[in-house]
Amino acid sequence: MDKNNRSSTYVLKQAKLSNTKIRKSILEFLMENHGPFSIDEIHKQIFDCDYATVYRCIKKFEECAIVSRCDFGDNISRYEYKDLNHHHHHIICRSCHKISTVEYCFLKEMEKMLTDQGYKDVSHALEFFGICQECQN
Amino acid sequence: MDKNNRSSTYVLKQAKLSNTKIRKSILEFLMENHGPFSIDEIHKQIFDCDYATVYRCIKKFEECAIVSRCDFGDNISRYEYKDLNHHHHHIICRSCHKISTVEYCFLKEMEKMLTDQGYKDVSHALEFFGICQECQN
DNA sequence: TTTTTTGCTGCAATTTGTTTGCGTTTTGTT
DNA sequence: AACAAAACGCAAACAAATTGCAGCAAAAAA
Repeated sequence: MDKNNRSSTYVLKQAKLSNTKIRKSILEFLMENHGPFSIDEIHKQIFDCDYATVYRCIKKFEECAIVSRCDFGDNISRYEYKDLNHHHHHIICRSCHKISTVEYCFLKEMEKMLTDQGYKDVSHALEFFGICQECQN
Repeated sequence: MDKNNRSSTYVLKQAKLSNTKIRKSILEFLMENHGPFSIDEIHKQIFDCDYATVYRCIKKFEECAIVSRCDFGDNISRYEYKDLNHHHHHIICRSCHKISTVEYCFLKEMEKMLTDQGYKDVSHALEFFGICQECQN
């Protein structure tokens, strides 16, 4: 367990999920790499693991709020580790599909308005789309 | 053409799309009804029209920025008419999946930051998730 | 209007992303 | 170590989305 209590094993235990080899691998991959990844990309990284297992693991992770799902409009679900200390969004180039992170976020205020209206456990998903500088040439 | 130049025919012409019976029907349905609709829901509304055609029309509409795509996390794409005079977002109940609109939006400022960084044609997609009051009982 | 061209549509088949059932293996617990 | 509960691999099933093609309707040209 690392000095920040942020090892994959710790996170799994915290979420009351059993600590299997594959879950550990998937979670480690997601924790060590930033971008959101498709099921396909995750599957490529994990040695000797079935697609169904990737789907099942990611679904569990999502239920436990360990990872969050991103939709970039291409009918491919992507997932990333939900680092609570590092809330951010994405900006995706409509041309090359490069993904960068958007660090700032004004949405906490909006969420507050919604809880004031009576909603509970409010969260949000936000993606930006644009044409990046390289693609403009 | 209505007094606001917002008839389906006008919008199609504006977008340089040919004005077929089906496209007109789909667009009219989307313009007259608020919520985002799945391909299935749209298909049900259009008389004597193939699924493939709905997909193709909606894809065209999306390319021309007439409609925008929403992702509510259930792997079903939903689409709604992009009324430029009525920019808004959604709040979806995680329990009953009821969709309400969120009228306010602070994101124009964020988009501006991104264009200042060099991105072009920036847009965004934002959904909120929460448990609505009815579901809390 | 008539002709020509362009592009939309229906149908059926296909591709692709995701889920499920089931027998076997692994994990956590006593 | 023994056992129950849960996870895994495999293959089949499912559902959303896409594609090829022949026929047809809409737009442009004559």
